[in-house]
Amino acid sequence: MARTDDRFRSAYNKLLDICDTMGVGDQLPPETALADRMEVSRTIVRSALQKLDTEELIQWQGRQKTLIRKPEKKHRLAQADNVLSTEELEKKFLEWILRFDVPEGTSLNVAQLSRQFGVPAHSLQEFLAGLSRFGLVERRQKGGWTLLGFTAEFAVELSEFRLVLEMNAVRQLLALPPDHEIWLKLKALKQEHEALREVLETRYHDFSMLDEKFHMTINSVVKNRFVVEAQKVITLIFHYHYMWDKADELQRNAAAIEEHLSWLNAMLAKDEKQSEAAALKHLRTSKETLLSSLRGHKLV
Amino acid sequence: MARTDDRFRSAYNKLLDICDTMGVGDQLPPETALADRMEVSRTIVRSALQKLDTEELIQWQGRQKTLIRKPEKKHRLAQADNVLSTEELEKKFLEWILRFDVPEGTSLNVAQLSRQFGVPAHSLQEFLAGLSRFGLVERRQKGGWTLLGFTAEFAVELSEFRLVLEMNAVRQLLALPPDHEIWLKLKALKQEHEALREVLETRYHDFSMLDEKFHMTINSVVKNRFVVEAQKVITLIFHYHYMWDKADELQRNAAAIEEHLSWLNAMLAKDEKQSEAAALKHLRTSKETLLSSLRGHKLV
DNA sequence: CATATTGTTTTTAATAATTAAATTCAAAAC
DNA sequence: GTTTTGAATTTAATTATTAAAAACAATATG
Repeated sequence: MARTDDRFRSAYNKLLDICDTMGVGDQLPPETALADRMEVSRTIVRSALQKLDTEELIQWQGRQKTLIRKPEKKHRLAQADNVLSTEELEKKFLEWILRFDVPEGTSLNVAQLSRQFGVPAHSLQEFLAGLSRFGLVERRQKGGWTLLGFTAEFAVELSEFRLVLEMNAVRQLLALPPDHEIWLKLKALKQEHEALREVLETRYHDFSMLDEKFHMTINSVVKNRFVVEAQKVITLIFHYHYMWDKADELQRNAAAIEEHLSWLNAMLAKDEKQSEAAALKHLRTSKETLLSSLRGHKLV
Repeated sequence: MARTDDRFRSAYNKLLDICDTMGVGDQLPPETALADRMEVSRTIVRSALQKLDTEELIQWQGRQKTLIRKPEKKHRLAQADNVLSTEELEKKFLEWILRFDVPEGTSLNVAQLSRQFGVPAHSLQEFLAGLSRFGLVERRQKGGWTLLGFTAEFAVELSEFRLVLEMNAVRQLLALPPDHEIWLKLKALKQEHEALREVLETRYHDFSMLDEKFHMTINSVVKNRFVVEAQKVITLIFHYHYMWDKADELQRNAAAIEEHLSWLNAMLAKDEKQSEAAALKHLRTSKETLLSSLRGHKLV
């Protein structure tokens, strides 16, 4: 079979659900209405109706689509277990690179990776093409792809890019009016940080989530598709690095909380100079952390 | 035929070139050496050698690969006219969008576009996957792609992103030591601008090139793969817009030259405040130009 | 005997072919 | 005249096929 009839199967099952809400003898809606409702083409609707007719669940003649009897469980078609979404693939891929320290220059094997991640080779191809726009992979002359790698250089550049974007976010944030929702969010963040600080000894694992929330809140004031896309990748990579670097986690997180709090206080006080200084300090610490985790990792 | 033997053909011709540099009776280098030299696999080298043997250009027996006679023009294999590179495809694609004002939400037809641009559907697929990372296109549920479009919103966001990146470049540039090559480049740029100003009435078309050179020089101080990638797209889009927007070109370019010159002078004087102010002023003018050209275009 | 080189097999990737699904166009029913 | 259906055409996801790469084994050479 050339392409899967997955779409047909899910549509057919949806159609059974629709029949289920109707009474015996009722008329099914027109094909176009069904197509709209189920978000598929009329072609699928028609083949599904055909099958309903064959199964003698409806009687179909021209515009008459009469429900003869209610569908039962046995009528449902088996669905292929849904494949990974792009986001899930992205996560799996980065996790793999970071967990196994896949070195720079490794040639990426689409056939093997698609088996490994359980996605069609086609999807992987597309995914890698996307990553190449971020300079993480590169097309090889002889076909296939090369991992340009998560080197120290990459980390530095990523951190610096993050710094540029986030400093810009801070400047934009401080220009927002006092009744903007951001100020309430910042206050709430401050409280969350203080709360976590109290119980950090036992719950220091929770910081990773809070860290992400913190940075995402600040960045949320920038409404720009390029910035948003770039930040997605930045967040992912920082996130996964924190996951693998468990050394001195308590101490690191304690320091980070203090840095976040100074930053938050400066912004709440609308002190531009101090906000920028606090931001700079924290972002530089993050960069160092990322770099050292990379070094530690490479030595294992 | 499943895949083209283009690689074989070009390798075979290269091998003819190599034979041409040798004398009759000489020995060809080992397969591995040839593969390295021609940047193909040994498989291709061997099939090429096979053909040379069949054509009675060499006598091949184990390690003996003796040149019997010099290859002639008739021996060369016809090459498929080379397809577009990614950069060329990118240019063609943007040109198409801007020239025909392809509206937001247009569904992009890979089959048709691949015919239109003369590239394999495969390449186009990959290209679109890359663009989706910049939020220019999006995958549709029912398959295929949607153009998210070159709307005013897009232009604003692109301009603002450009502003963020270029202001950062200015700050980094000003921190460079006096013996850095950038200062000489800036001086040269200043002269070029002054020269063009003198003859602008007749040569105002030349400004587009100079503009690109100017921005690229400033951005060149930022060594960051993310910034570089982002800037590629920015440059392309600004470039193509200038191409189509011919209204008031002389006047616009005259104004832009003055803005560039104030900016250059401020940087050469290493005046941080004034450099940033001049940069801001010019980048905002650019944004307005882009926006108004978009409006003018849409009204046609 | 160690290494360089070749011969052979296996695996991978690019493209054509195939089939599901979407879209378009024409005809029929209301 | 509009809505709905029927049929034909086009498109896109996936498989199959072939070119090329890579891996492995065998052999020749110094």
